[in-house]
Amino acid sequence: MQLTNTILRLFPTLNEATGKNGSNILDHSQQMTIPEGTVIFHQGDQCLNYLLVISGSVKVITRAENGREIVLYHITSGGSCVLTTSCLISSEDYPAEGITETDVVALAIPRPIFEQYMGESKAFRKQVFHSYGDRLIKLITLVEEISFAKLDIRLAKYLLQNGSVNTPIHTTHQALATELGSAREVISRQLKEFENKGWVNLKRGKIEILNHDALTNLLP
Amino acid sequence: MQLTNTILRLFPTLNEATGKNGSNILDHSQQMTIPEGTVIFHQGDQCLNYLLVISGSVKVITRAENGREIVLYHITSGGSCVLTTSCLISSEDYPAEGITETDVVALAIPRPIFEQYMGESKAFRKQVFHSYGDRLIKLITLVEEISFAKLDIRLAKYLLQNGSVNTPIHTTHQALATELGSAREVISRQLKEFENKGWVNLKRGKIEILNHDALTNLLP
DNA sequence: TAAGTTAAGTGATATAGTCACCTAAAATAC
DNA sequence: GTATTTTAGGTGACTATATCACTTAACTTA
Repeated sequence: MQLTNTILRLFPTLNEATGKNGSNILDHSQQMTIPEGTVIFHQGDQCLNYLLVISGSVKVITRAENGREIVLYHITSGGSCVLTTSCLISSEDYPAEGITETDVVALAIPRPIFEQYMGESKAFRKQVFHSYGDRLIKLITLVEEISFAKLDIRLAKYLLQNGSVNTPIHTTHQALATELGSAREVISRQLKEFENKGWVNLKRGKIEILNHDALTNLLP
Repeated sequence: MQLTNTILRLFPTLNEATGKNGSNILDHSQQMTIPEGTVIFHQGDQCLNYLLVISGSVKVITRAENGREIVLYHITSGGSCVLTTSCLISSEDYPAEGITETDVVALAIPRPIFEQYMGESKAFRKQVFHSYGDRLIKLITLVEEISFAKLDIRLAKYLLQNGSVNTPIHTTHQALATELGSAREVISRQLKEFENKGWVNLKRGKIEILNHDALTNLLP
């Protein structure tokens, strides 16, 4: 089956994720399609499945009382949601919220199956742990960036990672502020500065990169 | 043995952490004492053991190029070092550094034993996972605080958590800055403001809380 | 006691976040 | 199609935090 091949390409260890009776974990998990903009979990939720993202993207954010948000990380093709896993294990409440940024195809592994294979398959354990380590490192890197890096540099980095001279970025200043944990006004001013220097071109909902090198020179 | 009792009180699940042959994980792990100020791992290290802290405290920090530091979290009695675990599994480099803040007694579980019991003992898995979830939640909370909370509030919170009217806090402004991811001068000024309001009393290396209620009222 | 070291204080300046409000573009209602 | 509403973006004034360069004070050690 085509989908199974895709899954195995994304999660190669699942091929070896077989239990005592020789059955594969894929036989017990369910594929699902989630439309863009769906909140797949939020602060205070319980969770019933371990999710592997096959295609699309999920953003995990945390929110302050005053409404300000920051993106903790994105889960894209080949990633899994360790926050739900964390709750699968410790049954604690989520300190964050997950929202699909695009239509997402995911594989849902029910809690009992998850626990069974965690015991029976070394390959599956490896996959889950790797995922955890990944998130920890991403979060630590985020803490570093928020604490130490200047905003113009972080913004330039984002622009370079998400667009190029011929592929403009379709986003709003507010979304950028959330992505970088800043405020809209600050992003607007910084972008305006880039525009004044001739590095970008700003349209409503769109940012065109004009001078790739200048932005690159900003990075450390 | 007294120590084993202490360990089992701190890590109750280890009691059930028995392998296929009935032997307990404690039989294969080694107790060690680490003096204060020891760097137990740093950025770019490999790691060979899973560490459980029996007594004392380890701080995990990350450092910017310009030398500024921030404390990611502390590992105290009953905690374990998931960053080393993460490396045990994924063999990636540490994005952080661990330093003992006091003399530390720890239990070191060698990598092969760790992996063996992860497969064989559900209780041990649960313990390790709980530890992971804990750190993730701590890190997410840290991101929230750095991004959204004001410094006076974070400082007041720290003071209240680490001292009281009759138990002064022995620390430097620099250490506080690292703890809160800020700069020494900023902490000094904020503390001076608290002092001017009569809430604290500042001595070199010591902070006395004078007005517990006023500090508490600052918190949300 | 003198010299060295570490902790803390200070003023000037730069960067970032907040608040209140405004204008412009796009979407929708009529 | 025009009017209304919604959403994106702009702006000034102000506050909070960070940085830099330097000073002063307290403790430590020779």
